[in-house]
Amino acid sequence: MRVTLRDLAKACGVSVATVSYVLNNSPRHVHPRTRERVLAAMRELDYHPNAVARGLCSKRMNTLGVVTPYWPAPEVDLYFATILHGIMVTAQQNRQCTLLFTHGSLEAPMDEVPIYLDGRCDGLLFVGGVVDRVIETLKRKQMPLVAVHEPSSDTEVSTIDVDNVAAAREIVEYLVRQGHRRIAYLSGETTLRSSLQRLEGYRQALEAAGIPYEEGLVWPGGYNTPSGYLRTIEHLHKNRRGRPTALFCAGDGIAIGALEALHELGIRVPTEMSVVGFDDISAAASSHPPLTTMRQPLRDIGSRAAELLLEQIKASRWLGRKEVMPTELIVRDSVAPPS
Amino acid sequence: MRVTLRDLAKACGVSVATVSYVLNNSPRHVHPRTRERVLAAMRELDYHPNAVARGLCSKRMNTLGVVTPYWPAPEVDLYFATILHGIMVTAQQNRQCTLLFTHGSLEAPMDEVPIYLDGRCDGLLFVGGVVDRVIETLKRKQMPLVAVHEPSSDTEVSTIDVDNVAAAREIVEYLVRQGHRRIAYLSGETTLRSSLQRLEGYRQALEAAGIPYEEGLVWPGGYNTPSGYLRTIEHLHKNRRGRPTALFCAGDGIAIGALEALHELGIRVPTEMSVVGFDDISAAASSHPPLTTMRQPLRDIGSRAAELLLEQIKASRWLGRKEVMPTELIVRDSVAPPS
DNA sequence: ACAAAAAATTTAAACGGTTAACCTTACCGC
DNA sequence: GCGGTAAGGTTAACCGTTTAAATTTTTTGT
Repeated sequence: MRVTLRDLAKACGVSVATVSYVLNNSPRHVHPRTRERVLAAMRELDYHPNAVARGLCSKRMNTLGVVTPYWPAPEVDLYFATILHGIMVTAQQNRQCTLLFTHGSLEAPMDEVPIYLDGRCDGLLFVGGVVDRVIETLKRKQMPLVAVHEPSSDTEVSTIDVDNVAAAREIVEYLVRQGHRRIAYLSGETTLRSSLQRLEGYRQALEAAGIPYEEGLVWPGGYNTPSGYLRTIEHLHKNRRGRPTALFCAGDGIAIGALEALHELGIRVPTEMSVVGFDDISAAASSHPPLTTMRQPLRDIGSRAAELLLEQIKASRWLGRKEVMPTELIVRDSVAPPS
Repeated sequence: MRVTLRDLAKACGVSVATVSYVLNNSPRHVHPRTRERVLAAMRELDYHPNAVARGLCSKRMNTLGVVTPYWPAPEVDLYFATILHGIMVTAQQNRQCTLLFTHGSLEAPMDEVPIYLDGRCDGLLFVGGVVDRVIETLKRKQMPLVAVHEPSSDTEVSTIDVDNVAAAREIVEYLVRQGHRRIAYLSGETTLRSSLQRLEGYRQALEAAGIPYEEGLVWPGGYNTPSGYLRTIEHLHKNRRGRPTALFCAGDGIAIGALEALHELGIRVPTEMSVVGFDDISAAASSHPPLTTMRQPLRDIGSRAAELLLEQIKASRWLGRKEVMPTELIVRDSVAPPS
């Protein structure tokens, strides 16, 4: 049925070891004549080495696991898809496979530790929403991992992220410079630290500008378009009094929902209401109007995360790298001075 | 270091076989007392069974491979993401892992057969762009596979698709009923059969309506937003004479690019130009104006594809299922009678 | 021509599980 | 007392590779 090393060995009249050495281009000396014979037999018999058996011996499957709670919720998929793109490009360059795990929800616990430790991947990339308890378990086994976009207080955990506080401060300062003083914050899930850190940046910017922080201008919710839509409707359709002049959305998905809602409410953007997002997913450029947002280099973040992981796999221990990627304010047409 | 069955066996004073039977809840009789002792030891020693070793014995890795040329090009990712969602949900329900392969381009050949046959996955889902030569190779090994959205003439290959000809005919007939007689077709990659089949439907509809087919109204290109944008600019910015009154785009990505171009050219949709897409990716509902399109049940297609694959894996042979999923015309605001 | 060194190849023990086949006991009916 | 059967457990081969160590063959130096 399946062609194995043994079959090849028999066909060539050599031992399996020799075939294996040829297969791996091992530094061991194999006579060129023998090598040729073996290679010919491989072609002849249409041999495909078994990665599972190899993995068992070498304890390397050349596979990176990607774990995310989001996927594949269409609301946020451009965010995740872009990161995954970066991951996969780097993975493939390094001849690694990519194994995808998801929980379909930001709420669901990522408790399926067994599968993370069953040897099928050499390391894990957590994209958002890592649970500390899981980290703890994986640490005990020194399972290589990198937490993307979810900072960990543990100094031994490798993480990659942007400076959310500074970036949020910067974008809110930009709004303030445009003359806004009543700015609402549409948060992401409060279980995610990114959302809290962006809130912190928002507060810092307000404080620096001498604008009092108002509880009522923080609209909690999730990082998705429907949530942005609903929150905007809810807070704006009633009274006009106390209405903000600008919306700072914790993610572009939220902002896109907000834009839809504003359109429906007949509130014009940016003349009557300014809107800013965060991430610069590809949909942000083609929204109406095009969205001013804080760009994260999502693709690079994915690539770099994969590199960090590979580094740890090679070192076979946790290295506790803390990588901070740059952000960039992308000015489009969704912000104007308040009327 | 790593806890193995042997360690457990030693700890409990039983043989590895017994431990294995307990682990697998085997029908073999194991004394409840022994079972308890073993289970306790598993917890105690924090044992995690090694999936790779298991895979080697059982020749089942409980892993589905997803192969796609697209991924993760942001232009088309909503299409692929949605299918992948369907796949993953079904995979996880059946306790299967999902392994992702990509080639990043519709042009690149999917020649890496070795990796498909190295035992790390039990079956393959090809999403778009299967190369016949690859199929041929995989057939020889009876590697279970399902081709999504890429019909194969081989009756033994399982495929899942929509009736592209009928669906294209339907949407073009709809345009004709609105009064359009000059309808351009913005194709997808001509290497993809879906694009050719949609062209066929377009021709049939024209013929049925007694409208002559014009070579010059078929604008070739790829299934992505930039391509839709560029083609629209190119064909419309020059002369107004001979201009179509409606654009039939082979995919929503193309249509979204066309909408952007029309906006830039100052051509109003739908009053001056009607636009229809195909697929109904989630972005289609929030384009400006919202896009009239032919919905494919992408999520269901993914789910069903996974089911077909699992069925074949169980049967351990090719079943040659040909599944056709329904389409549905979604009328939004991008079509109006020609002025 | 012969020992020593270098090259080519083989042997055999892993890697961490599964599972068919076999071995003990213990219990049952007659 | 004896054959039969079922429960509980063990032995050992096997899955398809890798790789250190041993062995054989060839080459080289003198």
